[in-house]
Amino acid sequence: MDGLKILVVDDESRMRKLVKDFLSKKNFQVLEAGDGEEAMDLFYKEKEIALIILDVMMPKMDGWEVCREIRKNSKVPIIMLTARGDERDELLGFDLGVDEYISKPFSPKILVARVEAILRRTGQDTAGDVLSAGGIVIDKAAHLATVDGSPMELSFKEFELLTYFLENQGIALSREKILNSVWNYDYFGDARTIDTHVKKLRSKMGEKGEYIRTVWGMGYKFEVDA
Amino acid sequence: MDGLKILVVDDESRMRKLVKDFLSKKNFQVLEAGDGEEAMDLFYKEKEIALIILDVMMPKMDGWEVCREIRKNSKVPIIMLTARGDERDELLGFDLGVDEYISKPFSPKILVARVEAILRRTGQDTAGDVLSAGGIVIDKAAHLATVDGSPMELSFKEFELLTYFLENQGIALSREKILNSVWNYDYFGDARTIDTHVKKLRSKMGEKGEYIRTVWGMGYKFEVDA
DNA sequence: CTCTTTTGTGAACAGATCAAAAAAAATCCC
DNA sequence: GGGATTTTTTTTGATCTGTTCACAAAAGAG
Repeated sequence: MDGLKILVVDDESRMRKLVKDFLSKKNFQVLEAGDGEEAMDLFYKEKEIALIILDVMMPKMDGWEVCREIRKNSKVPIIMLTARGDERDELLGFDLGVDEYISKPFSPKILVARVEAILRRTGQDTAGDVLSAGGIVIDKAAHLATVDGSPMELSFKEFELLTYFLENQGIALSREKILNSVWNYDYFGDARTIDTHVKKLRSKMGEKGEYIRTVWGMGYKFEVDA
Repeated sequence: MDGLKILVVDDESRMRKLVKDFLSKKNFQVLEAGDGEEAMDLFYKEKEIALIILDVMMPKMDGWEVCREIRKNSKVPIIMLTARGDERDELLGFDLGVDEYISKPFSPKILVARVEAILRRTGQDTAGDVLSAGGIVIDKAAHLATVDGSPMELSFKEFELLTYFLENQGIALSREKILNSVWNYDYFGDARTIDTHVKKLRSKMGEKGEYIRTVWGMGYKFEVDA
């Protein structure tokens, strides 16, 4: 994730810290608010908040009010933290436009997973997961590569190798460099292994196999017809 | 949702298609009408229409007239699509018995959420959020999963695993990721335990077990036939 | 043109990975 | 506590992949 901003609103600082720690590890930028009013302030002051995590129980302005306020102006995804098993809350919330519920106590991992799922669903972080060049498309998330729309059946290493080529278009790559990047750096084997993988890749890519060019005495280069 | 019928009335076919696409994904059965008269015809011909989405601006019979006509005989929920910020419309509409307004342009997600909210409110919907794909429907609230309408008898973990797959369609999921999400993150055991659960899931899903695909050297991926 | 070096290709081996089944452990329910 | 169900672990066999090797083909050097 590319440092998307997430606003965490909870009156317990311990809870905020817990959530923040886990989200930070995933490279999210976490903003904190201790009550509803503070949350609204932050929300309007900061731009481009990607998601809000909102505790229901708070002094002054509770979670529902904050949600209602925000929904007047924004469609930002909202996750509500509720007390366990309070289904009335959920019914109320869906009308308000809450995207997801997590009941306390929860596992932080679950929280992170939900956050990522929502961001994916709302299409905020899919960007950057797709590479393409000359009719070849690589979807890293799906671990799928296609040529002119039809999927190629690539093995794990083949997929990684092709991805590496796409990420370094137009650059001549020595075998050593490829080994260090696609294989583990402590790999001992023969550099000629690459040749075999290139061979298989080229054949699976059909005509477009030509895009992987041989750089004599050097290695390989991926390049779409100039 | 169990294929509840929704009638979409709008003179722009592009708009109808947009709405239809999103509602279809949620397993609603969508009927289309291009103008008010057609809408009335369909409404009387078809039985058990659960909800009507009505554009205000239409040739021949506009949305208000359609609404007035329908309210003579039926209390079916009606959602009106209005131009942004036209408050007079809303005042007029409430007298006519409009249940909800959505102003154009709107996010399809919001539309779907409102539709579900209204159906829930009017008790036509068994409630809960529902995931579905390729004939497989998961009702989280009811903790029930069905294939082509007939329920599968899943154990708790199997249900959670299938839910996780549905929530991450098209994404290759490593075993580690699955463990962290479906199992507690402090789970120590063998990642192979997933294999066993996948096996059982696949067998209980019958033909559609194929949707859970093996991504060699990686993990699994849920995908409806491309 | 000939020789040397580098790359392409097909086959074969070894090890990794997965599916299926069965056994063991944990959990639930009465 | 005992039996049934669910979950996890283990085992076994089958399949796929990565790697290597040997040789053929191609490229460059002199």
